[in-house]
Amino acid sequence: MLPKKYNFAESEEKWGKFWIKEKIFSFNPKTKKEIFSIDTPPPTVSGKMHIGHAFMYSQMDFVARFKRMMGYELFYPFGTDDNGLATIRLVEKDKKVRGTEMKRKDFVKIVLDTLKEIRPTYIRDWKRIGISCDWDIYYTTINDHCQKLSQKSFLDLYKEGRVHRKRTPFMWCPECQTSIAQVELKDEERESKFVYMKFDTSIGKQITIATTRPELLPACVMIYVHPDDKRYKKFIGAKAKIPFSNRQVEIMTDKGADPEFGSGVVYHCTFGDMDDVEWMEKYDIPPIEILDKDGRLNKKAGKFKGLKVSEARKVVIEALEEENRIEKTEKINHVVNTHERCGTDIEILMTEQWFIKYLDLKDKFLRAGEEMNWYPSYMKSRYDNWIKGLKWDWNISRQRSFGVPIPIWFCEKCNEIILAEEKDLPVDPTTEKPHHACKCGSRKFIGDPDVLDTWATSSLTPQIAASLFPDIYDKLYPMNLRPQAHDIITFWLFNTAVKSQMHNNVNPWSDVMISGWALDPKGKKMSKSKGNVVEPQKVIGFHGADAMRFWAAGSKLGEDLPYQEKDLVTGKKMVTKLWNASRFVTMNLEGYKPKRPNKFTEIDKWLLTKINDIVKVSTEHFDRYEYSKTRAETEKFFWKVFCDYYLEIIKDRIYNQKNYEKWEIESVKYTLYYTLLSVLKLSAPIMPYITEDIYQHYFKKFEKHKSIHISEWPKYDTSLSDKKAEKAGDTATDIIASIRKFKSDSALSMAEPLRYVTIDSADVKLVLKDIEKTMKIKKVKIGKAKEIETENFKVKLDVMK
RNA sequence: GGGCCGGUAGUCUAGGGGUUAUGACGUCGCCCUUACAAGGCGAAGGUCGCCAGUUCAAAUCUGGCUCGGCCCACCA
Repeated sequence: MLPKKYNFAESEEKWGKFWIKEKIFSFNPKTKKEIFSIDTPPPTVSGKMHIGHAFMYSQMDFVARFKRMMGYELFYPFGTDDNGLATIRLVEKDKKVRGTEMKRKDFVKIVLDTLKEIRPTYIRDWKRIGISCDWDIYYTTINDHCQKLSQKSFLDLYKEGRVHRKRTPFMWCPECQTSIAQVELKDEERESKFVYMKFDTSIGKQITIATTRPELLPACVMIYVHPDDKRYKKFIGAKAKIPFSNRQVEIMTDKGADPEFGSGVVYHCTFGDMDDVEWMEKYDIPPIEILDKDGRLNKKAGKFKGLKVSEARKVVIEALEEENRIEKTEKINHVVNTHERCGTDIEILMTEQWFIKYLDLKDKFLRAGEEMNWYPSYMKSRYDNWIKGLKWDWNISRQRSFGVPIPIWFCEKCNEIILAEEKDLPVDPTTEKPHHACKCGSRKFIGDPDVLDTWATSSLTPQIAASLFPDIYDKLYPMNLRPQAHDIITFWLFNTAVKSQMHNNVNPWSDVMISGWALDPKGKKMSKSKGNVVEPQKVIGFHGADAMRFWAAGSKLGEDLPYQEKDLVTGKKMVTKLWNASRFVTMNLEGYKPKRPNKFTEIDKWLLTKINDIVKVSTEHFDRYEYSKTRAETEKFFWKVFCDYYLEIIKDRIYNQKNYEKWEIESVKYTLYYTLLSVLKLSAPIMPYITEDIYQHYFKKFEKHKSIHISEWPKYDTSLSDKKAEKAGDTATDIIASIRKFKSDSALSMAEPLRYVTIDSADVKLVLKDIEKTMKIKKVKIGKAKEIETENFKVKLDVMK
C-alpha cells in the first residue's frame, strides 16, 4: 500500500543511494548483451552545476535509461575535464597557490588531490538529477591515463608527419599570453575610430590611408591600391614615407584594396589581422614585429615603445595630429576577433607553435560527417559549415603553466627534436630527461615548456573511456552515441572526429545527439553577468529532480527551452498525479496476483488498445532520440485517458464487485496492472525516482527485476489491440464528456443521479453499463430523443453526433 | 554578407497538405464524486509573423519579405 503522500526529497535520496549500493547501473565488461556506449561529456569542474547542464545531461540520460530498458548493456562513463583554465582558477583559489609559481608536476598533483577532495561534492549534483552513469568508470582529463593517451596521440601524429612545429604569425591572446586556435575566436562588435592618415610620398603628393589600427604604423611594410583605381594611378611604384621613422615603403597594386572603402588605400602592417599574413606570404615580405607577447609595443616601434596597443592608438593619433597628418576621423562599427575566454582583442604575433596539419583532410572530415547519424539532422550543417570555413591548421600548443605537457625535448646544441618514448608516458619534459644523447652527441636538452590545447585531450574521450577496459576495447570503441549541446559542435564534436579519423580512420561514434540550451524565462541566454542564471540545486530542492527532468523532456531535441518555473510546477503535478493514480490502482489490487485473463470487457479492450498504441509510438520516438514525444504521448494518455476516463469508468466495477461476473473483475484488475506498469515504464527514463518508488512499493514482488530501470521496456502487443472496442470506448468517452458538460452547465455535482439519458448511437451497446455507472444514470436508452432527465427537470441535449 | 533554426491563444509548447489546430500555465464558472482541492468537471481565449504562388484543399509545400536566436565570414 502506498502512503498517502509522496515525499520526493526522501524518495530521491533513497533511490539514488539504492541504485549505487545495488550497482544497478554498473557496467559489466563480461556481459553477453549488446553494448551501447555513450561518450558522456566530461563537465569542467568549476564549482557548481548550471541549469543548462541539468537540461542537457537529463536529455542524455533519458536515452541511456531507455537503451538500458531495451536490453543493452550500457557503457556510460563519467569523466571530468580538468585541464583547462576553470580548473586552474578553482584550485588556485581553493589551495591558495599559483600555478605559474611552481613546477608543473607539483601543480598537477595539487590539482589531482584537490579533485579527489571536491569530486564527491561536485558529482553530487549530477547524481542528484538522476544521471545513471557508472560512477566507477571515471577519468579526469589531467590524470596520468589521459595525459598518456593525449601525449601518445601527439607522438603518433608527429611520426605520421601530421604534427609539426613552425615559427609563424598566429593568433595570440595578450591577456592570457598564449596562442589560440581558430575555434577559440569570438566576434565582438566594437565602435572605433577610422583614421584617415596622410603619408608623404616620393612624387611629392600626399596619399591618404584610412585605418582603424594607426598604432601599427611602425610595422607598415607596404601600401596597396586597387589596380583600376584611377585616383591613385600616379602613385603606383612610388614610395611613401612612414611617419616618425626614416623608412619608406612601396605603393603597389593589389585587388584586395577596395576602392569603395575608406580612401581606397590600404596599408599593410605586420600584423593587423590574418589577411596581413596572407599578403606577407603572397609578396614574400619580411615582417616587422613591433608587438611583444604582453601586448606592448617594442623598440621597433620607435618612440612608441612600451605602450599597450590601446594606449599606443591614442598616442599615435595625437602625434599624427601634431604633424597635421590627420585628414579626418570617422566613427565606425566593426567586428573584431576576441579570445572567447577572456574577451581580449587578439593580436597576431610571430611565435613558435605546434600545429596539426589538417586542412588537406577537409573532404575526409566532411565525409565523416555524412556517415554520422545526426539527431536532429539539421545540426550537421553546422559541422559542414565549420569545416568549409576552416582556414588554418589546428594550433595545439598553449603557453600555459598547467595542462598536458608536450612530450618533446630540443637539443640545446643542434636544436634537434627528441620525442619521448611511449613506455615513459606521461612525461613532463621540463623535469625529466631523454634516455639517450642527441644525434649530435649532446646531452643537454630543453624540455618543451608548452602544454597541449585542452581540446587536443578532450577530443580523445572515446578512446580514453574505452581504454579503461583494454580487454574489450574493440567492443567499446567506436562508441554508439555522442550526446552534447550545439554550442560545441565546432570544438568538441569536430575535434573528436578529427582525432578518430586521423588515428583510426573511423568515426568515434555512429550517432550524435545534439541538445539545445536552457534559456532564461524571456528566452535569453543565461549568463552570470546578466544575473539571470538559474541554479538547478535550488530548483530541485523545491520541485524535485523528477520535475526538473520532466521539464527538460519538454522541448524537442536540439531546441532551446526557456526556463519557466511554472513548467517545473507542471512536472511536480505530474509526479503527484502518478502517485495518486498508482495509489488508487494498487490499493484496489490488494491480494491480486497478476494473471492475464482470456477475456476482456469492451472498455478494458479499449484501454489496452490505446496503451499499446502509445507503447508503439513511444518506442519509435525514443529510437530516434525524440524523448519529448514519448513524454507528451505518455502524459496525455495517462492523464486524459487513463485517469480522467478509465479510472472513473471502472470505479463501480471495483467498488461493487459483487454486481459483476468474476471474469469482468479479472479483466479490470489485469488491465489496471498492465496499464499502470506500462505507463510507469514509459515514464521511467524521464522520471526515474517516482517510477522506481512505485515499482518498489508494489510491482517488484511480481516482476523479477531489482529495479524498474533494468526491467524490460514495454512491448507492442498486437493481441491486445482491438479497433472495434477502441471505437466503442471512444464513443463512450464522448458521451461521458457531454453528460459531464451537462452536469457542469446545470451546476450539478458529478455524483448527481440522472433518471435517464437517451443516446442515438448504436455502437455503444457494449459499453452502456460503463456509461450508466460512471455518470450515475439509472437507465440509458437508445433512441432519437437525445434527452437527459434528472429528478427535477428534463432537457434535450445534443449529446452524440 | 553566408548558413542554420524559429515566429502557433496573455505565457510556454505540439503538430508539419485534408473534418471543430495539441497540451500545459494563467483566466472564468461549477463541483468536497470513498486516488488526488498542489484535485475534478466544464468554459472562454488563435487572422498558426507578412505577401504571393502551387493545389480541389496550406498553419503545414514553394518563393519573397519581416522579426528573433545561434554559427560563420568580413573589409584595411
